[in-house]
Amino acid sequence: MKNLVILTGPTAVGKTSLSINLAKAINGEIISADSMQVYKHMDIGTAKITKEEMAGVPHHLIDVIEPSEDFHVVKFKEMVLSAMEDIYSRGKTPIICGGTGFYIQAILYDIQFSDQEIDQEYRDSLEKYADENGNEALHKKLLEIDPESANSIPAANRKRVIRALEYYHLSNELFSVHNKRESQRKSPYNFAYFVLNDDRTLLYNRINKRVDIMMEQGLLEEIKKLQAMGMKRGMTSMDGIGYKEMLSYLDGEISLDDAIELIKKNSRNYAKRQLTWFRREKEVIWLDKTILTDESQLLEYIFSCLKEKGITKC
RNA sequence: GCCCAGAUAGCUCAGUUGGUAGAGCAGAGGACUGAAAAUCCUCGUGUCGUUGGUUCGAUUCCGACUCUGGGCA
Repeated sequence: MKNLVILTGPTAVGKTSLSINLAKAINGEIISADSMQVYKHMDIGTAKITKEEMAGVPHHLIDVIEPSEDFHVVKFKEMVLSAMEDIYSRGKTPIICGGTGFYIQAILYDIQFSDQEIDQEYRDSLEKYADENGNEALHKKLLEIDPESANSIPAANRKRVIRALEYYHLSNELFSVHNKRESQRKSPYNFAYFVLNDDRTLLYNRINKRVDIMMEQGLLEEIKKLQAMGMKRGMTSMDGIGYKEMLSYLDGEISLDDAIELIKKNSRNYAKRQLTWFRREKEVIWLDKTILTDESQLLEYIFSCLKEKGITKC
């Protein structure tokens, strides 16, 4: 089995600097698992690592597509698998670092997604149907086809109701059957899954402060530039925290101060959702910054865990 | 110094014709398998400013005090 190291945690917890020191120590290369840092021209709002901060450690999956392009787990998985092959061929260890738990899971358990492309036309038709007849009516359609999925997805969650219907439409297999099968997969890797965490209040303070720093660094200018390039609300990339709120300000819907407060709040809420995700993941090793207070302690503990898993320094 | 208005959940406030209270926001917990920084679900006990009085019973009525706004000097 091939070795795989994962380093994640909520936004602004301090993953980046730890990942660099870890990569240097174990001769690793970093693969970003971040649904927003894949986009070019979105640097400030995504708190993207700079060339200098990389300190010579190779990074993958950062700045790989244009903000106008669509991106999703399947593309992510393809790109990561080829990056990993490349890293292994050079005798190095991949370190997956980033906050998108869903993406990490797709790699770690090698989740199989169907071969079909997205059927945008079908999605649009379901969207229209729900607009005209209500979420309940759409949910009823799913209930008739796949009651198990319907019972686990609330009618209000239109996005996931549509996906469940689309999955059946494209593959002729029930979404619930697919999900059940994929959730039982065992990881093909010899892995160590670290989640960095900190005291909630300290984390929230850091998030708030980081948003202020983003403003000083010119977040607004970055968004104006993107707007001039033709980016607008509704695009997956422009749905990112920091971007959607600023676009709302530029459209005159809210004041600048309100936009900044909203970015802070949405970031805090996001961090909480990330933690919920990681808590549910099995075989996670928590790195508690309230106990392991400095980076050398964190690294020492990480090394001892890696040794136990047979992932040794090169 | 005097007059007026407030003082209730972390914040902004509502309310109780006297039987110890509830909204929004913030916050907390959860779900998630091709939009995931997305999308969705659930959750409200707090010396009702302090202290006397009236009362079977006061956060609610009356008095004093403290604090905060505003006004007059």
